[in-house]
Amino acid sequence: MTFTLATWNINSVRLRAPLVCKLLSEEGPDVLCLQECKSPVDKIPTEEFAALGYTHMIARGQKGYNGVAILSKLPIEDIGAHDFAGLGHARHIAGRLENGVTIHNFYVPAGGDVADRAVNDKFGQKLDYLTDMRDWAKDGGLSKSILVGDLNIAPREDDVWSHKQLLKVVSHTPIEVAHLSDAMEAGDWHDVTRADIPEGQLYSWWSYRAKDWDAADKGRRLDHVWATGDIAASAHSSRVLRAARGWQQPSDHAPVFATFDL
DNA sequence: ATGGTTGAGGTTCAA
Repeated sequence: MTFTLATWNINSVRLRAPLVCKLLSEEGPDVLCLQECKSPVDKIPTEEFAALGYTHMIARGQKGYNGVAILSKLPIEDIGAHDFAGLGHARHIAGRLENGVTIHNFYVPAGGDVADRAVNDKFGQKLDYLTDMRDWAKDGGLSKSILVGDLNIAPREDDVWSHKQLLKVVSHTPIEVAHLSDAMEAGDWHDVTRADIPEGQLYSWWSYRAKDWDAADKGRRLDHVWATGDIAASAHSSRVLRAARGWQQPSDHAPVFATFDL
């Protein structure tokens, strides 16, 4: 069975419901994982998605901030959400498909502006969140699992427009990269996107603040698709739908796709 | 601890 999944930080699912519908109808992934829905679950426009065949949704939400959802053509069972680092935020949801594959959808804290937990609580919370992800993965004995989401870290030198200029910028600091790497190793997670696209600059986010995001191309790869070894061992392919960053009233993130031969 | 822009939900915070 071929299975296609996409992950997209939508930055308000209500404002951008038309863009979600555009993606679903033009690309037709089996599953779409959304982050930063910024909406209570009961205010997500599920009927619009159901009309396109996405009749299943599991989600966690809160008013104004955070929020994660999984839209699916296939039945998906809600298997719960973890409150990593005890923040009380809607940043994780997990679901299981009927073929036994588990999907974890994450929205890791952005971490504020200053990369020093002594003066910036948000940076400390981000590191704690990642440490908690590491311990959870280590204790979980994870298998047949896919982890996606806005992890708010661009780990590789070629995941950012300038490694040197971003070394002290939150999202690309060595301490964040080390924490992400620890979480990855603890869960036997494999970076599916970079296994499929090993060479060259690759981004999934471009700031709203650039005058011309496309021309400047000062992007970062903040959005990820990981899989446990059993799934990563089967055939897969990946792409970033960069064009979506140029759609009308866009999210600042582009969707990342992965297709698996399960 | 700049400036630039965006969204939600209220006159600011988070990203």
